[in-house]
Amino acid sequence: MKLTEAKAQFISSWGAFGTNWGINRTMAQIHALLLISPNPITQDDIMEQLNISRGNVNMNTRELIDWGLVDRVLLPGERKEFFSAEKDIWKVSTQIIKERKRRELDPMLKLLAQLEKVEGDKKDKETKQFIDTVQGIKKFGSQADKMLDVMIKAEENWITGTLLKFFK
Amino acid sequence: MKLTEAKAQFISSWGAFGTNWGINRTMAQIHALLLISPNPITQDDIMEQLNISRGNVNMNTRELIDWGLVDRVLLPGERKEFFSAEKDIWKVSTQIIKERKRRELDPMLKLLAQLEKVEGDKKDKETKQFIDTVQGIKKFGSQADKMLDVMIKAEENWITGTLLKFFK
DNA sequence: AATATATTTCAATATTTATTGAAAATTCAA
DNA sequence: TTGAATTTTCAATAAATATTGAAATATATT
Repeated sequence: MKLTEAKAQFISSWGAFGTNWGINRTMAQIHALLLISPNPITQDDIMEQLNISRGNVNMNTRELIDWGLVDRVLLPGERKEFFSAEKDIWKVSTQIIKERKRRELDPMLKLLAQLEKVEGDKKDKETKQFIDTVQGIKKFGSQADKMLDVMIKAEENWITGTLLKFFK
Repeated sequence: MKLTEAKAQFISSWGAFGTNWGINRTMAQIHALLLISPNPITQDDIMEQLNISRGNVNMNTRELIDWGLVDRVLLPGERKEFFSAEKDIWKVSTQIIKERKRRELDPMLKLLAQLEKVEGDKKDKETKQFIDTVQGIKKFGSQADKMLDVMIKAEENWITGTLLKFFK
């Protein structure tokens, strides 16, 4: 396979993959493009390569910056802004975990803690099942939360170097 | 908080949560409703409780069954079908992991293995960055794959019982 | 300060995705 | 069988989400 074709394939698949995870197609594609670009590139480069509008590039690069996955780069002597993605996949992953934890898991656990305190008699079947479900999810969520904290702090080779060996 | 309000809150949040993960709102809400229902319930029950059409219930329950999260239940003497969700959150999670792995991670790894073999000289900066990126993701993906296999086979108390203690 | 260049915003529009509901198919009971 | 009850399908429609593009704003250059 030729490089041009492989690149197109990668960008397109990464975009499709992203949509399965609640990430908008274009944002994932821009990320993919930046991941395989050895040097920082401009808005216009992205517009041209992905055939999308300036506004779209602007919104989605901002979003990627918010997620801590992309940086604005100012090159000396250049008028335009450039964009560059973190290339280390381990760092990319821990960053995504960190953000999703903060944006979703933490608020969910807070809500479950509220719902757990629902009024009512545990002898009532409906009430019991509700409380059991909420507590079950909360317990699982807290455990996942702790595990993810460990992962975020861990070294790149944590999984292979330590975890998997431990389970051999 | 009253049970009725708490239930509504739970269903609605679970739906919103799902959309962040590429799961359609209604499917997540039906799942939530089934999780807190002590007994199996019918299409009509779901239609009524969530205020949605029969077709919608039908499609989304089928999807939940496909994911292995919900079962059709036939009650003796009853004409209608009933639905019931797996209540054990650990089982629910491992089932979701298993399915997403099969549907997304495995094909992605297969694709990356293809892209890795791209024609071209590694001395070319563009080619090198492409290969490095693809290999990086593939390596990370395979490790994640192995870790998830361990999780799927593990016991409910794996995280707290073993993993977290190990990292104390 | 005027001009050129670059970036951001956001209402309008297009696209994608979800939902409805009624017809068709299936299942069960008499 | 026949007919009633139930489930499924899917074209039409609605709702949600993403994208455009041009005007407004900001930034740099002369």
